Amino acid sequence: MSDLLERLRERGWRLTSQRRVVAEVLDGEHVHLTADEVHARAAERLPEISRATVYNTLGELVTLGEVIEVSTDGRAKRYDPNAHHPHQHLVCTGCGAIRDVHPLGDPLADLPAEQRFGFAVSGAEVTYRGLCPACAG
Amino acid sequence: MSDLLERLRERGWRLTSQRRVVAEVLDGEHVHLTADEVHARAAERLPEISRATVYNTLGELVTLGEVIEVSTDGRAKRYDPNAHHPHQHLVCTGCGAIRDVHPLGDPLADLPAEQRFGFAVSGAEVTYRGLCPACAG
DNA sequence: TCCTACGATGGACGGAATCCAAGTCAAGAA
DNA sequence: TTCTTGACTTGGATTCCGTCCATCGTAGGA
Repeated sequence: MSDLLERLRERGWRLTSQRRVVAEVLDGEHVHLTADEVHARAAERLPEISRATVYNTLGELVTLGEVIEVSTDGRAKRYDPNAHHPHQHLVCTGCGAIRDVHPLGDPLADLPAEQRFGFAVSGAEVTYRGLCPACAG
Repeated sequence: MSDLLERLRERGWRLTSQRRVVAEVLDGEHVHLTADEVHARAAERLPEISRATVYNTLGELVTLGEVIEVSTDGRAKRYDPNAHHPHQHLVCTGCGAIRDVHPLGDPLADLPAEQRFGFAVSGAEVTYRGLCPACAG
């Protein structure tokens, strides 16, 4: 966490209280929060923080590669602070719960050159779907 | 195509001109259209078709498994008529262009039991990302 | 041909995210 | 320490995407 703030300062970030609080919220809970949830938790510590600032800060963290944007359904994007540990996501088709998972192998290796159509392929995201134990009842 | 209309009729669909036009638009171009693009193309043939009807029909086609809903960015969902041929997607990080691709192997096989956390995993979607030849310039 | 339940309509509505002009403040300069 | 300035924040308006709903229309069976 202090690592994150350090890295941000090194990249020329102005360390405002708003940015600090957003970064702390993300670091505090390794879950997948929506922008509004981040805003709500941030507002507990800094009541007047605006939604626009939360969106701005999240966007900057994504650009810097410190946070990953996840959109597993058509609804609000979620923000995953676990950006430095490659992983994929397992999503419950019932309740929408998300778990980080670590599949074997590298999905990129499964895409042969003739299936790349000249693209400079740089990454792959895998979303596994299924019913979680709670929803399977 | 006529196959599709046949299948729909067999499932008790009332064959309205609106549904016919939407189905024909999807079948006509094997690209990944947004709902608004489907509406625009449908309106060329049936000017008074409403957006609500296009959304309804697309939703029904998805439920019936005739069309797949794809959301590769946080923007509008896209509709993929190629539902009967399993495939994944390759998305240009520059212009957003989408290609169907066929990777080797089965992503489900790469998720070991201890990484399933009790979920009844039923499927996996893979999104490859990279710059397309045009955007790479 | 007539009936009627299913489907279409379009305008209002809602959630998510972005935009913008005005105000504020972090942090380097003096 | 204070000053200065451009980067940052604010919140309300706006856009985009999609859904809802009351009303109207019509496909297709009787």
